[in-house]
Amino acid sequence: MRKRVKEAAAQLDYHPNLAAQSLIARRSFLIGLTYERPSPSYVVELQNGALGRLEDGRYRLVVLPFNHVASRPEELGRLLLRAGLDGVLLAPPACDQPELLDVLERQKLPYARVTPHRELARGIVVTMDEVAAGHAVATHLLSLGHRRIGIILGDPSHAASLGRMEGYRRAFAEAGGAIDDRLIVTGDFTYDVGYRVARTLLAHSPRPTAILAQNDDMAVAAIAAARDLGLSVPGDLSVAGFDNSEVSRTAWPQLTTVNQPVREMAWDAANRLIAALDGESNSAAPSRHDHAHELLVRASTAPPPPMD
Amino acid sequence: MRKRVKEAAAQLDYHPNLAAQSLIARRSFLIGLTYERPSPSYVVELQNGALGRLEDGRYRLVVLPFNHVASRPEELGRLLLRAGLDGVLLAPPACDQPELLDVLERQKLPYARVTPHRELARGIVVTMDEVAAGHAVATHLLSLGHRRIGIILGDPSHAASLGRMEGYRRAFAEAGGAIDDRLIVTGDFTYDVGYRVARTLLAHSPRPTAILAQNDDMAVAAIAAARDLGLSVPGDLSVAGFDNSEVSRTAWPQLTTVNQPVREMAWDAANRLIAALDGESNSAAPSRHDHAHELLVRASTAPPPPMD
DNA sequence: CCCCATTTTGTCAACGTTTACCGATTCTCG
DNA sequence: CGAGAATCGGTAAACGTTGACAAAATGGGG
Repeated sequence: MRKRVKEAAAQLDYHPNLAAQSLIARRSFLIGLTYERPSPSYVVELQNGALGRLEDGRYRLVVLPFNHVASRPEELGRLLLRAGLDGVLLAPPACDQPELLDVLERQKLPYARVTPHRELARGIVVTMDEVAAGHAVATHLLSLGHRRIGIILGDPSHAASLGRMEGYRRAFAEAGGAIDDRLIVTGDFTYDVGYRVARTLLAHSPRPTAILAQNDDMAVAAIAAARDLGLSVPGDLSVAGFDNSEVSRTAWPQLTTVNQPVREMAWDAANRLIAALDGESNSAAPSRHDHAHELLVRASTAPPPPMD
Repeated sequence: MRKRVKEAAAQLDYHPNLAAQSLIARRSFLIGLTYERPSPSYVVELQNGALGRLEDGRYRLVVLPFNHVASRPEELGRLLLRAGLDGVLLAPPACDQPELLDVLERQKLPYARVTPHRELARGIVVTMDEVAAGHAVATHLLSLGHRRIGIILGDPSHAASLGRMEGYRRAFAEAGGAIDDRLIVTGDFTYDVGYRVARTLLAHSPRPTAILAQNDDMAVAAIAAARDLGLSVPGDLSVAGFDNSEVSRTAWPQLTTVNQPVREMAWDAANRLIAALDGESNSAAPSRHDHAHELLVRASTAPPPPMD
C-alpha cells in the first residue's frame, strides 16, 4: 500500500515540489520576521524564539530587516507583500506603525506583534508590561537608598521607552520623590551614543549615584564611562540595564537588569500566528497575551557610597 | 502599451503569485543560511552580510540553524533539501562536513561556504587565512614581551580552532620559543565554559602573563575570571580575543582582537552563490576567495608586569 | 492605396502537485 | 458464495504564471 510508495520515494529521494504545493494550497508556508537593527542579542533571541516554534519544518522563516520604518511604513508593507508570505511577525518599531497595519489588513496578510505599545486591540498581540518592569528596576535602586538617579532613555521612536519611563516615574512618586529632569538624557539603544550621554550625566555636580539605562548596551557603556573617570561600579556608581541580553552577563560586574522574555514572546507570537493560519477562519482574530518580566539583581547595583 | 498595464496593476495592487512563478521558473528564489548556535554577534553579522547582497528583493533569505551537525550531517542535508531552496550558505561547522557536501552535490543544490577549513577545492569558498590571523595576535603578545601565554581553544570540531592554533605555533617558533602545553585549555566558544577554563589557567604557578582566547566571548570571560581573582587587565594580565565581535568593543577594557570580516565574507558568498544561480551553468564552479584579517590592538594588552 | 514591418491580441501547453470522481478490484463478514 | 465495504488504478481539472505561436490589427513608406 502506501508504505511501498513511501519507501520507493525515500530510495529515489524524491521530495514533493514545494512551489507546486504552494500553488494549489494557496499558501507559501513562509513566515516573515521584520525587525530594525537593534542589538544582535535581541535579534537572535527573537529569531530563535520564532524558529523554536517552526522547527517541525512545515513553515520556514524569512528574515526581512528594514530600517527607518517610522518614516516609510508603506514601503515596508510593499516589501512584505511581495515576499509572498503567509504571515508576518512584527517587532518594534514596525509593530507600532498604524499605516503598516492598515496595509497588511487591506491585503489580508495576517500578522502577530511582539511587544507593541500602541493600538493594542489590533491583531495578535504578545507583550510585556513595560510600565511594571520599569517600576521594578527603579524601585530596586530607590530601595537601595539612591536618590540622585540618572536616566538614559532609548530611542524615543521605540514606544518601549515611554512605558519604561512611566514605570520609573511611578516608582519615584511612591518613594515620595520626583525625577530630576536634568538627569534625563536620550540615547538610541546603542553603545556608542550611550557612552557619550553617560559621560554628560557623570559630569553633573553633584554626580548621580546610580544610572538607569533603558537597555543593557547603554548600561554597559555607562559602566565603561564610569571606569574611564576612575569610578568603581557598584562602589561609586550603581548601574542597571534592561533586557537581560548576552552582554548583561558577559559584562563585569554582571549587570542588574530586567529579563524581557523575548524568546518566549517570539515563540508565542509564532505559535498564535500559525494557529490563525491553520485555523479555518483566516481572519486572525485580535487577541492579547502578556508575559511576565523578571528583575534580575546582579552585581552592578549596591547602596550608594556612605558620604551621600 | 505596457505602461498602461503597469499602472493598472499598481492601482489594483496586483502582485504576481510567487508560487506560480517559482513553479514555472523551476526555482524558488529562496536562499538558505545554516549556522550552529555560535555567538549572537557572529550570526547577526553573517546574516546582515548576506541580506546586504539580497536587498534588491529578488531573493529571500531563509534561516535554518541546526545544532550538532558533526554528528548527523545527512539530517541537515535532508532539512536543506526539503526547504525548497535555490542555494545555501554554509557557515562553520556545517561547511566542513564532507558528507553534507556530498548530499548537496548529489541533489544538485548549489552552496557557498564561508570560512571552511577542509576540502578547500569543493564548491564556492569564501575564507580568511586563519593561520596568518592567529600568527598576528600571537606575534603581538610575544613582541610585548610575554612568554608565559595561556591559550583557550575553541570547540575542536570547528576547524577554525586548528588554523588559529597553527598560527600561534608558528609565531612562537619565530620568537625562538615554544608553546607550553600545560597552558593550553579547551573551551567551546561560549562565555561560561570560557570562564571555567580561564580560572584553571590562572591557577597555574607561575601564572601566565597573557591569555590568547580563540574568540571574544571567551576572552571577555577570561577578563572576568582575572577580575574575580583581583587581577587587573592589562596591568597584571593581557588578554587577546578573536572575531572583533560586538562584545569586544563593549568590554572594558576594550579587547585587542582580530577582525574577521564576517559581514564582507557573507556578502561575497551570497554574491557568488547568486552569480552561480543566475548564470547559465547551474553547476557552481569551485572558486575561492580570500579576505584579509586585521589585527586590532586595543586596551586589553600591554607589556607584562615588571617583576616578570 | 497597397505591401511589409511592427505591434497587439488571443490561444494553448506546460510547470508539479492536489482533489475529486468513476470504475474496477479486492477484502470482510454473514 | 454473495452483498456490501474498503481499496486501488486511472483520468481530469485546477492552482497562476510564462513562453511560444498564430492571427489580427496598426503603422509607415513607397
